Amino acid sequence: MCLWRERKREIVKMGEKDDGLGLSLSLKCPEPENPSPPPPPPPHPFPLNLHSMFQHHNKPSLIAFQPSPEARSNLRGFDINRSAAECEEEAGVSSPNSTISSVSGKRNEIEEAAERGWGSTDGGGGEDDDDGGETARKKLRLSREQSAVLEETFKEHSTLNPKHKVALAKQLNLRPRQVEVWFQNRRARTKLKQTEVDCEYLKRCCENLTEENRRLQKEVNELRTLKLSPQSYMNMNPPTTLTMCPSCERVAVRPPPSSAPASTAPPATSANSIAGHLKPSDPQHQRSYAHNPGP
DNA sequence: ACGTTGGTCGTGATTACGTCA
DNA sequence: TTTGACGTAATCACGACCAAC
Repeated sequence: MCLWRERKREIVKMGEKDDGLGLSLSLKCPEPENPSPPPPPPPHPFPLNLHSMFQHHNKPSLIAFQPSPEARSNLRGFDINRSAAECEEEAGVSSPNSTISSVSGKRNEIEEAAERGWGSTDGGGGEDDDDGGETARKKLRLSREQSAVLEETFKEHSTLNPKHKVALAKQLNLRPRQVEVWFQNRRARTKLKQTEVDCEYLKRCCENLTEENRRLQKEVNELRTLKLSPQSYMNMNPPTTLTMCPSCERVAVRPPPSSAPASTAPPATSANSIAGHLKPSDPQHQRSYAHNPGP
């Protein structure tokens, strides 16, 4: 399950820069013109629509959460660290060790070893060379098959009940504690990646909103300039957008009565509009503004 | 071309702490 | 109130990979 690194290599090859977070996120900005709303908060803390996220580079994408044929985990060694204290947890689940940690380095050798069947934790009868009585922990590497099963299980349920945990451990020839730890780490790292993806998405949204705000400010300034120029202002078309009643915040059914001749109807500044506004209870007001049922 | 080395990253494991029945 | 199980967050430790030399 090293596809993050694989993906990073791809990105580097494509000339893209790493995000500096040590993450191989393939984040592309959503369409600026039509920013889709942020993903709704998932019912589950870990929205695991990861397969689909992977396949679309125009979406915030988690790089990999699934083992793939390219995953090198199948090529790597596999140690099992077992202390006497840990063994008490096994309760009948034997996990004989087969370690190939000594073959680190030459990749071809590792590949050959993997093809010869190394790196598996099947009870192949490898002798315990983990510590020879020491309790120093060694880092194990789950086999591709084990990772695949764990991934599949995780896709179904990100948490395990004790019975399922023991069954899974037995199936994978692991200790229940190992399965438990794997799920803990998986949840944590999935959440972390999702957080980073969300963060990136929100950053994009913020940029878009900033840009829109800048544009609207510019528009406001232009309108103010027009307003200061009476000649231009008189020739303006009546507003075609909806008008909201400032007192009751209802939307006007029709544009304000500004169709009167300019010579007789002074420009209805916002101050005039508010000052001369009819009470909401006034029938004329009710004709002008849609009366939605209040909250 | 090949070996060494330091940095980076993925990931298994541990520890501390919070929550809840 | 106490306790044990279980969760998350932070961190450590190890091994693989890669680029620079």
